[in-house]
Amino acid sequence: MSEDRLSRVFAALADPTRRDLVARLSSADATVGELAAPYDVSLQAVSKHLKVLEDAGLVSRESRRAPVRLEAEVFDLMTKWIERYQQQAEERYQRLDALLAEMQEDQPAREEDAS
Amino acid sequence: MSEDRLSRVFAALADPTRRDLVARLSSADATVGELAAPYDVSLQAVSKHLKVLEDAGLVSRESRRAPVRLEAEVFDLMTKWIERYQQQAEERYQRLDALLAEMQEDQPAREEDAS
DNA sequence: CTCGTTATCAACCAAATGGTTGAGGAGTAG
DNA sequence: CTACTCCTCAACCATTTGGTTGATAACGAG
Repeated sequence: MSEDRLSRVFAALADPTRRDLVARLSSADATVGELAAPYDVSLQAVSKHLKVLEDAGLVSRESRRAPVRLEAEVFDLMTKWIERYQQQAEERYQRLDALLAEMQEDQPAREEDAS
Repeated sequence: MSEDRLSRVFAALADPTRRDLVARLSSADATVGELAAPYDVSLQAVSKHLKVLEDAGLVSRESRRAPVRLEAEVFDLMTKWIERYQQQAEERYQRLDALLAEMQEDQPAREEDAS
């Protein structure tokens, strides 16, 4: 139950219904009832989904019946995490490419091993 | 089992051990055994984690005992998803700010309603 | 105050998840 | 061929997850 923030964020977004809720909330705030309407699951199920999103800090509300609002700041958290490893991985590929290029210059054409 | 790509990616990254594997793979490829060494869970457990990452397209291998490699392209998929809603949400906030500013200009000071 | 409406809580259930141990498959070395 | 090492598969188990229904809390309108 006491997992770290990123885990909760990623776990929250792993569910298609919850991603759809986020998508809809990005264009307009909405109440729980409004949010639940399009889906063919119970209101309670959607309420649970919203609790998951709320625990992850992806949405918030001022009071129970107030419209749910998307918290855009969380996206920064994810973006930062992603960018760190993406960048690192890309740099590695570039170094690898450079290394391969260098090796090919040393041995311009090789077939089996030459004496 | 046949969920969409993004769901698998987010679900894969929801686990701290798997995020750590991704972090380590971003600096160097490694075999299953090497990857498993630092954790106090069984090799089989790590093998399962790698399968989850593989199914999500986050890592790949040429053969069973070959080193595991991070697939950097997946990050683009996530980044695109995030950016779409982040952008949309931020635009909404800007419009809201503008609207509030406009309203304050119309009624510079208001207390109850004036006749 | 009472009545509807809106949302949450509680208990329950099936399926998925993350872990275990034990057995087996596939290379590599001798 | 045999043996060892590396990894996966299979079966099992506890916990979590996403759904259900029923009861209940909180609020606005009459």
